[in-house]
Amino acid sequence: MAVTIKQIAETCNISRGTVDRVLNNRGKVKAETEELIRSTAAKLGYKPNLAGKALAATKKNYVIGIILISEGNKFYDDVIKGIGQAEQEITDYGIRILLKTMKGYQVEKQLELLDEIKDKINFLIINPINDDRIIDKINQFSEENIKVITINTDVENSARLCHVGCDYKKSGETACGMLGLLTGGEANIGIATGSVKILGHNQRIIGFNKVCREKYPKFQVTDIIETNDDDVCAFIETQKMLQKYPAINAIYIVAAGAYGVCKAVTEAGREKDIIIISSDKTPEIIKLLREGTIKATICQQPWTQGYKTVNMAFQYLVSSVVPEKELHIVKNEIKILQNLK
Amino acid sequence: MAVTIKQIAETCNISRGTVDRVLNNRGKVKAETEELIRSTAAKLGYKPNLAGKALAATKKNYVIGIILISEGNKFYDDVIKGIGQAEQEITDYGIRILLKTMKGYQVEKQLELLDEIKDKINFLIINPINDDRIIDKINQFSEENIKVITINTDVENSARLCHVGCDYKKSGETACGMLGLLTGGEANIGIATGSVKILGHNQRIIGFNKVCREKYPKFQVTDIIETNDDDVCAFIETQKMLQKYPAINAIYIVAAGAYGVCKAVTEAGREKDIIIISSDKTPEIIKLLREGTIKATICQQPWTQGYKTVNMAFQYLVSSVVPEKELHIVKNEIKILQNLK
DNA sequence: AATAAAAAAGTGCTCGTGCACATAAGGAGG
DNA sequence: CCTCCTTATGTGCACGAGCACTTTTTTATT
Repeated sequence: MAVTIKQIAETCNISRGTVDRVLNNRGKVKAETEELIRSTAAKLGYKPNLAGKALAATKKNYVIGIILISEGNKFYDDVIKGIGQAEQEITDYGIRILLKTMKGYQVEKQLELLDEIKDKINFLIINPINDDRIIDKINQFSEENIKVITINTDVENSARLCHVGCDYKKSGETACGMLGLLTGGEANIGIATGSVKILGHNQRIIGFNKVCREKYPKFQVTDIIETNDDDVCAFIETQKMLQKYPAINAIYIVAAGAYGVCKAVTEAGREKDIIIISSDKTPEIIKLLREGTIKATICQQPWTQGYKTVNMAFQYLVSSVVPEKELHIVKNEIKILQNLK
Repeated sequence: MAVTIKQIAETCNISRGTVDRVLNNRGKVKAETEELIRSTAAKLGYKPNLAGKALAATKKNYVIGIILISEGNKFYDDVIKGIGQAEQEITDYGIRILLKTMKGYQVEKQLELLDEIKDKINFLIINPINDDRIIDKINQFSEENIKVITINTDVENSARLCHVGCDYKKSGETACGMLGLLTGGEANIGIATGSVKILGHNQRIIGFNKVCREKYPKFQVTDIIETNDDDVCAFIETQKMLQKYPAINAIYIVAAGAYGVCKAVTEAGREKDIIIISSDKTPEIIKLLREGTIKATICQQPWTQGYKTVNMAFQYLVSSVVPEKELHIVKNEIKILQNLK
């Protein structure tokens, strides 16, 4: 039989209200009474009943605001599906979601969206652009009691509660480990990244190089090209790379542009002798896996990222559960043709 | 603003009680009234508030009983961790868990446990032995309104609500696909299974063979040995196999006994030229991955199996959500050294 | 038409928490 | 000793659903 506030009140010979004030740190309680209540709560092993909390919370009509730079980026499709699942579950508790999407890293646009939803929401989930004005805005929200969680991209030096995302470095490590297994530990490698300016891309390369160094001394990274997350650019750059370095027999695709890279490889008639490994699981990449052009891809649980983040917001609003600052890093998953679904 | 029973009652000019009776199929309502209520509920988009339901349910002191054949089987360690996480969450709603474990496939023992917990529980999660007496017992529980979900092993022809487990066939397919990538599609393969009598083991082999046939015509399965899920036995049988078929250069470990298999391979000095792939992620297998003896392992989300199952029981008890009969099959995950954690 | 029985509909309390408001106790100043 | 003010504590209702119990309406029987 679970312990309730009423039971604590009775064992202390005191009213529910006072116990409630102590347990929710709402002050106005004599020091010794507080001490008594805290100790008996601990002794009886009090755990608040979430149903009660959630029911009381319905009065408040909470809304969780979400801003994603997701337009034109297939990766976010699954993130949004995860958000949708969580939404279904939390609307059962009377909490709603307000999702705004945008395209590209435009600071002005993101600031605009932030201003637009500010007075409509009680919590913010954002895929932030790393810019001082955005950081200021996050801090401002936080001070006005709209707490913030960042998703997929982070701004560490802000007042966000925590960050939910992936360990890009580990992702690169896994990619290299997988390539090690696929090649027998000997390969001449080309890396196709989106842009060397983007943190996540760099981190993946750092992880990749780490495993190269420590585990596969016969791996040689011959060239790194920038695709600008664009297939046309990826195609041209890959063509150049293959011409310049015909010895390359393995490619690690760090970000978008997989189709362009693969097209260049296929047109050069080298799809049989170049082993390609990629990131994420977009429809495009699934197709390339089916065709056998890409051998494996490293995913970062996009669905789980969306689902977990909304759930954390819910927990915060309903039961003031403050998430740990770290530890919300999703696993990296290896996908091959046979376990796509 | 979410729709409540009260709102439906008001728009119909009728009392809450009647609406409640209709929505919970408790009868004693005139046909036309029922029709009116159902249509307005649909029109307004009524979704019951879970917090309210859960709060009302606390009165009932629900207990979920769990019986697992987990002793001495490391696979279940993570299943139990998942159960533990779900337990933490649902005790917040005043629902408790009663876990009983047993060792080995002893029908008598399992029947005993079932009788022992029967009058203490409101829901049963069981890892059943495929035996008629167990099926009868499950049906009996179900009739007496203690609904049942099977986990990891199933008894299809019983009155269980659903089964949570993995797709063993898909697991075998993934293993074969991975081996295809690791060997370049050409290999002489030995399979080490637990017992040909166990359904899950067979299914994995069937899936493995399917991909062999369809995708890797140069794969040849030369031998299948039975380890009895025992390392000593696995060691001896593997030794025999390697002596008899020295051409074998790949091994698929279907079930337990990985340590024994690997020991035989290592002692024969063949760990460099035999590629081993295994199932599950026990501490023993992690060690073998670290040492490089095993190249990859195919897991079946044990944590998720435990977590999800308890959650489904919770949903059933609190909001009468009957799970779909199928569709509770966890994904199979490829793990290599670099993405173990 | 009167009465009993059955069917249908309505009422009020419970679950645990949160919070506004009401009340009580204690202390300072006149 | 009374008033005023501060601090401490108690009370009652709300949240949404469930269910026992009561009341009203309808139907059947004489």
